[in-house]
Amino acid sequence: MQSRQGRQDREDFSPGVTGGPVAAAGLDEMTAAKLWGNPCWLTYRLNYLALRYNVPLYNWVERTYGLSRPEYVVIYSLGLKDGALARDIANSSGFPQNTLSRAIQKLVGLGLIERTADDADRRCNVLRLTKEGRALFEESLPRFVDFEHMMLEALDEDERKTLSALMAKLVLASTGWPGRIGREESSQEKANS
Amino acid sequence: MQSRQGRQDREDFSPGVTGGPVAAAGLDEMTAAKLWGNPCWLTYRLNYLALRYNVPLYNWVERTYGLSRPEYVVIYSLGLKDGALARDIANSSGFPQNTLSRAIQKLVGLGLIERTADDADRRCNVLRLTKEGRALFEESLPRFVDFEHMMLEALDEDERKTLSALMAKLVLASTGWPGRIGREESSQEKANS
DNA sequence: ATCATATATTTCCAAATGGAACTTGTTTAT
DNA sequence: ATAAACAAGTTCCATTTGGAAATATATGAT
Repeated sequence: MQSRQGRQDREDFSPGVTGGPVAAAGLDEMTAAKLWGNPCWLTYRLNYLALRYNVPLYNWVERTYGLSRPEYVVIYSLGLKDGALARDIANSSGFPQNTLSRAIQKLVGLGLIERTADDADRRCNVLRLTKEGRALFEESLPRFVDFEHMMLEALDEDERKTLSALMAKLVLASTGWPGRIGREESSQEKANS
Repeated sequence: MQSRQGRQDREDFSPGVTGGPVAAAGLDEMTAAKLWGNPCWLTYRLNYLALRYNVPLYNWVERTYGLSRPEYVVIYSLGLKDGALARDIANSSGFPQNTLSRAIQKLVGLGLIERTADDADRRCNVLRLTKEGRALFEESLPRFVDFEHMMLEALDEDERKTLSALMAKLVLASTGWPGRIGREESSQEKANS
């Protein structure tokens, strides 16, 4: 019973996934190839799932509050940990400092956060949500939580615990991963416009 | 034995993760808050892990080949599934069509891919790697695979299978998730520039 | 004390980005 | 058969982005 349905003559790189989903319902062939025929199955699925979350939610934030993704990330970050520095938000979010600097300026102007110089170290600006900023955080948070709960509906409670634990293991190991890869030149020409 | 170490008076949102990693070695307080004190534990960990992979690798691609992320994504996509359309790459990668259109033009100019009109449907341009393009793909792929393997070193073989299966479940369920969230206005003012 | 080094943040600016309009070609409805 | 609707891809252009330099402050070495 050979399927012709786009199945590749390629080893299956997905450990623990039986053949079933290859002829995936609702997924185009290239997405299927990236999901099931990709030696980097983990990182593609990470990016894919992150995207399926980020796009609708940050789009909703933009339409609802007129805030860009980095701007909302500042709000969310302070919602979880108030009184932090721009640097902390940069490190934990991956947005560059200058992008966050602009976001912070705009949020201060909107009265959603306040920025006070730290007297102990005058380079540092301590950031806090204002009452309005916290109201926005608390109003918007349920959308994010609900969407995540919807994503997790596919798993039962045990599976959620297992997934949480496995991802936590990866995150804890991540402090040992390089933030940059060695800089030697390749045999290919460097091809710039 | 109460720790003062930045632990919040906040419920622990991470199912299946014991208290240990809260005082996480090598993670700053805000990252720890986002990882262990975040109601959206899944999606933050997805984004966090994706970032720890994307940043060093696409940075390496840029330095080594002078290709931007969307440009390399085209190469990688065709490496996995040759003879696809720009649309397929857009759908499977999340990059907008126009960004990919420019990337494709540059890659054609560099001789790394070729673009031929489909006679059956003349709107469509079938994309294929050239010999040089495939060489670049095959030379660069091991970097990506090696990095992913390094990420997975934290897990044993059973755990990898479990993680793969759980993420596959989420991906298969994702066809039912909305790509956009309802557009009603909020009680907050719309705060633009 | 002084100077080099490191850090937090901001500013500058060339380049990338992406929404929207446009072009070309195909499908569907009447 | 014709027109509306749809789809792939490109172009336009105002905005965003992020690397690098600049600024201000702090730390460490001599």
